Amino acid sequence: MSNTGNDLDKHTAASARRARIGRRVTARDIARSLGVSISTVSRAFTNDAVIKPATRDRVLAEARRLGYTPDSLARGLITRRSSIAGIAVADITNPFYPEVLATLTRRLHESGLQSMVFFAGPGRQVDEALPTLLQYNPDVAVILAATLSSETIRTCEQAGTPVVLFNRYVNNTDTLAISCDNLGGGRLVADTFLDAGYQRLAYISGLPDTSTNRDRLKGFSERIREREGDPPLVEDAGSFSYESGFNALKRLMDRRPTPEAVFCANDIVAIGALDAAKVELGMKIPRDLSVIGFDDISMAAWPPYSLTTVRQPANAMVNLTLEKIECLLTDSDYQPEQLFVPGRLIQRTSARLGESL
Amino acid sequence: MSNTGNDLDKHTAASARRARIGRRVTARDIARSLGVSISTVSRAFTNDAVIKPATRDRVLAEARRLGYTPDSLARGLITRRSSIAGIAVADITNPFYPEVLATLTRRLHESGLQSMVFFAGPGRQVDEALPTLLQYNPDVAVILAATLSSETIRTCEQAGTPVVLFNRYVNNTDTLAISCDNLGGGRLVADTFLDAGYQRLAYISGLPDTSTNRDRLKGFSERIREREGDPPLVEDAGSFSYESGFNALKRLMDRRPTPEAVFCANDIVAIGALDAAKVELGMKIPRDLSVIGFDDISMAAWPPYSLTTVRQPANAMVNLTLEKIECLLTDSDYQPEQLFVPGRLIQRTSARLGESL
DNA sequence: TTGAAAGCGCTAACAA
DNA sequence: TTGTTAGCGCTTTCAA
Repeated sequence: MSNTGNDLDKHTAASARRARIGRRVTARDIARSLGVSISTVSRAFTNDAVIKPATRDRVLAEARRLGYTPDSLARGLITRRSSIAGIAVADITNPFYPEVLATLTRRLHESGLQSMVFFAGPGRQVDEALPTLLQYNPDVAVILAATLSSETIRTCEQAGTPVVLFNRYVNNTDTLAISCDNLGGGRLVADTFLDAGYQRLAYISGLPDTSTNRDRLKGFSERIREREGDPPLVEDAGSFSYESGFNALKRLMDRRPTPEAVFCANDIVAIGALDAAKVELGMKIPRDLSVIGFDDISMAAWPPYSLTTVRQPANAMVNLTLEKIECLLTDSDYQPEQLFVPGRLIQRTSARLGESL
Repeated sequence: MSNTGNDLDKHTAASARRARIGRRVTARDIARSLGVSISTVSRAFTNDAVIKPATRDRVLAEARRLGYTPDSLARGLITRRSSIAGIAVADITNPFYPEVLATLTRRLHESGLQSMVFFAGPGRQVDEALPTLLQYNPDVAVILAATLSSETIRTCEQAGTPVVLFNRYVNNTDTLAISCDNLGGGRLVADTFLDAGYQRLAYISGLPDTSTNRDRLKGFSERIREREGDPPLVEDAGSFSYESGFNALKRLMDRRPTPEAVFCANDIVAIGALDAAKVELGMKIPRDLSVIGFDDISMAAWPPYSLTTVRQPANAMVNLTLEKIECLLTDSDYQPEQLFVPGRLIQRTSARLGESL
C-alpha cells in the first residue's frame, strides 16, 4: 500500500497550476476585506448558525464579488462529512446502468452529495478499487451491479463508510441492499408463458455468478415446477451482452426439444437472441419463438425489437436507495435491510401471449 | 449561494455514522502504537521521502494491521492537490459516452486521479453544476460532450482548476480541447459518397448547437461544394437520439429530390434512420439508400445494422487527453491547444460503395 | 451577535 | 534518519 507514485505526481504540479491561475480565494480573504473574523464568514455559509442577517448578506455579497466558495474538503475535515458518495459500477455495457447512474448521481446531488465514480470490469476490480475510494472518506459507498466480497464490506465499515448494494446482494451479511425482485420477475415470466399455453420453455442466462442472474432463473424454474411444467432448458450465455445472447440462441435452437418460448436474463441478451433468430435462423418473431427480456431499457421499445420485458422500476429503486441512505446516515438505530422492488411486465410484440389476455 | 441545506445534512449524521462503525484510524494511532512520530508515519506513505526502509516497513505493516490509509482529503489540504478529476458529462443516452467515460476514469485512476462525475442534461446544467464541483478543488475539470460558457470557464480558472473540453470546443478561448476531427470526418464521408457516384446527398443533423454536429455538416457540405456536387439536403433531427433519427428519415424521404445517400450526425441517429427506412418505409438497405454514421459504437456492428461509419478513436482521444492533462498540471509554460484526432471509415454494409473500391 | 482559539488529519520546513 | 513545529482552510466551542 504505497503512495500514488505516478507521473502526474510531480512536485512542480501545484506551483505550475498556481502560476497559471490565481490563488484560490479563502475565508480569510473575505474576512480581511470586510473587517470581520473568519468565524463570521464561516457562519454566513452555515445554515443554522447564529448571525445577524445583515452581516450574512454582506459576507455573501463580498463572497460573490471575489468568487469565494467554502472549500468542501477543508470543511469535511472538521465536520466529519465529506459529502461524497463513492459509487462503483460494473457492467457499463448494459445500457440500463448508465441510465441508473445518471439518475442516481442527480438525486444524490440534490441531497448534497457529490458522486465519486469508479468503473470496474466484471472481475474483482471493485474490491481492489474500493480502498482508494475510501481514502476520500465518502459518506456512503454505493455498489452498482457489482459484487463485493464480505471482506471488503468489512473494510468499508471499519473505515466508517456504510455500504449500499444496488442490484446485487450478498448472503450472510447485514448489508443494505436494494434490488429488483428478480425472483418475482422470473415467476412472472413463467406464469406469463404457461398461461399462454407454452410448454417447451428455455432460459438464456447472463453472467453466471450474479444474484440477478441466479434469482431470475430460480424464480422462473421454481414457478414452472410449482405448476408442474417441464423444467426449462437452460443455455448459458456467459455474460450480459448482445454477442452472448446472439450466440446462445443459436446453440439453444440446436437443442431438443426446440423451445417455444425463451426468457432472457436481460434485455441486451434478449436483443442479441432476437437478432440471431431473425438474421441467422430466418425465424419470424413471435410466430416461431416468443422472447421475454428483463430491464426495459430504451432499446426494448425500438420497433424492430419491440421487446416484451419485465421492467425494472429504476426510479423507484433509486428513490428507495436515497431514502435508505438517509436512514444510514442519520439514524444510528437503523438496521440495514435487503429490499426488493417488484418489476412489471411490459407487453410488446416479441412474445405471442394471445388468447389468455 | 447558501449552504447545502438538505435533509441529509442533519447534525446527528456524523455521530450516527460513528456510532455504527469504529472511528477511522489516523496516522496518530499508528504513531502511538509504534512509538514513532506522526511525521514518520507520513513519510512511510510518501514515495520520495527520506526514511529508513526498515522503519517504513514497520509502519506499513502496522498500518495494514490496523487498516490505516492516509486521508486524501486532509493530505490534499496541504499538498494543494486533491487528486480529484471533476468530470461533467451530458448526452449519456449516446452509448459512445459511457464507453469513453469508463476508459477515461480508468486512465485517470491509473494516473492517481479519482473521478468525481456529474451527469448533466443537454441544457445549461453543466454551468450550474460546476461551482459545486469546484468546491472540491479538483486538479482538473473534464467536460465531456457538453458545452461550457466562457464565463464558467473563467470561473474555473479563477478557482485554480484547468479545464479540458472533450468532444466540444468553444471559439475565442484558449481552453484545451480534444476532439475528433469532425470536419475531416464530414469531408471523408462526402468523398466516399461522391466517389461511389452518388449525386443526391443528405445530412441528418443532431443537436443543433454543438460543435460536433456543426463541423460534421460543415466538412460534408464544404467538400461537396469543392467537388461541385449538388448541395446536400439537410434534415434537422433536433437531438442525438434514435427517435430523432427515426422521425427525421421519414421527413427526409418526403422531400424532393429523394436522396440516394444519407450521412447521419452520429450512429444512434443513423440507427434510428435505418430502422425507419426498413420498418416504416419498407426500404432495403443499402439497395434503396446508403447510410453512413459517425462514432462506431458497438451497436454499429450488430448484424441487422452493420453500419458503415466514421470511427472516433476513443482510446487515442483519451490517451491524448491524459497526456495534455499532465502538461497542464506540471508545465507552467504549456499553452492550451485545440487538438483534433482524425477518424477512420469503417466499412460495413449499410452503404453500397461498390466499384470504386 | 461576534471574535479568539483550538483543532480536524495531514505534510513540510527546520532542527536535532 | 527522525522529531518538533507550523499551518493548509475550515468549523466550533467558549468568552466577551
